[in-house]
Amino acid sequence: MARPQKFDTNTVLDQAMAVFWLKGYDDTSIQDLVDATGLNRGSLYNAFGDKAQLFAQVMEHYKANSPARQLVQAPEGTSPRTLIQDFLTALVLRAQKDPDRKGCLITNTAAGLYGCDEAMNEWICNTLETLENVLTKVIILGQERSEITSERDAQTLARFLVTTAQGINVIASSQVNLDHLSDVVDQVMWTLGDPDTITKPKNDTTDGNSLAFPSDPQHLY
Amino acid sequence: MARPQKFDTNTVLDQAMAVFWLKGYDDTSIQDLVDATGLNRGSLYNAFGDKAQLFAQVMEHYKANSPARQLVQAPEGTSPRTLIQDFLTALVLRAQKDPDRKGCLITNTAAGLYGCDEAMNEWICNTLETLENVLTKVIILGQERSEITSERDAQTLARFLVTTAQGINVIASSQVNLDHLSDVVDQVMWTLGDPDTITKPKNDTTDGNSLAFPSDPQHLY
DNA sequence: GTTATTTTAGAACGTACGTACAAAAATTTT
DNA sequence: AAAATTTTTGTACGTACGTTCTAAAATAAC
Repeated sequence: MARPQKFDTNTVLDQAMAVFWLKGYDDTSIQDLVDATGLNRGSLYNAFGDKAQLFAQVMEHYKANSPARQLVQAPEGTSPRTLIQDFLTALVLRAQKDPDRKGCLITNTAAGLYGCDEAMNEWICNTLETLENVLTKVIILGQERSEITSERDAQTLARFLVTTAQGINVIASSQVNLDHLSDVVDQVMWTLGDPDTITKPKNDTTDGNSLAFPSDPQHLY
Repeated sequence: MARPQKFDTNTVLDQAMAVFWLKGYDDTSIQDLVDATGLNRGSLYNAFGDKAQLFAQVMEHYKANSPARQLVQAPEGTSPRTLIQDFLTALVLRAQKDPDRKGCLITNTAAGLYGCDEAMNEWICNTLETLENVLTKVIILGQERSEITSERDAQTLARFLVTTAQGINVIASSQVNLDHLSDVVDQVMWTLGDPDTITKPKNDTTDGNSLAFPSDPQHLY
């Protein structure tokens, strides 16, 4: 009983995302979005609300297709250590393949957000915390399987990885030689422990698999 | 033979920096800068050029007073390991003390810069590369003094530290619980090696101090 | 004290932006 | 086929921005 939409919502979000990602929120005009999507101004406002609301939907769309997704959507038996390496490598490969050096839309927004939009800030915090929680679970599994060092607390390692990922994305946004990032991923994986030597110290005295990491890890500094 | 400036350039740059840092380049209007500095529009343009030129001078002013400065201005005998720890800790303390969660102006600009301003992009790359070079030197010194592990290439560790610092600044910009950042610094310092155990493997066969790190470090992954 | 020169002051300009509105087109249901 | 409803289309509006320009004020040199 009504005229149906001519456009596909996901396609339009993809097109809008491309613009926001390339130019940033402030430098993207409604006209840019009209040109990129092929929709009319009125159609855009009717379907997605104002600029901030559209951006929020674009962010959700971005997150749903971001490299972090593979952390939660990986097949059951995947090695935790490989999962982490693939995640970081995905960030680097994306950066190296992108001639526009757009970095990560979420990272860019987190760094460029200046307290004005409180709702978006909260969304970003939730996203970062979710990533931390997912990584914590993966690390605990990796520690149980002796793929990741148990000398360090899993949550500490997770926070470290979240921070490193943000740093990688910042470097990706700049024009610095991106070959550096492979070194960074190497270094981060090295930090998680040498898989060949992790097993040895764990099987000496007690059952290392029942408790993944010491309940009270000593901080060295 | 001419009327002298009524204002102090450094003070004005400080005031302009505060606005740019808080609101970001795009969201800062000339009127904001006029209000913050107390200068008239004409005086601003006369003294600093247009908005982009003023911002470039603000960035230089920021860099000259940034936490990274202590890396190059530290007294001669300072422990390299302490130098790095103090640098990272300074980023965290600044973040924890800042109710506005402004993060780092350079990081925010690097992440928010969208290819439009080529000169600024180049400036940021130079800044990041300089930081990497300084850190490399510090790390080499730390390796020579057995304060930092020699199992990893110094430049790799430097790139890793640069990336981590950027990540810390991104987290600082968000509203995430900043206690996490102390964990991250702990983890990063742990990555540089346990100072109590570094000395032992180095003094076994050859003179470990003449060559700081193996010329061809093996990558583990 | 006069002159030269620079800063200050405020207004004005042109542009670009986000948003709202009203008429036309289109399609499913009755 | 007609009616009802939503999308589409294009325009128009008000605002805010970066920049420029002209006149006035102020000070150092002569």
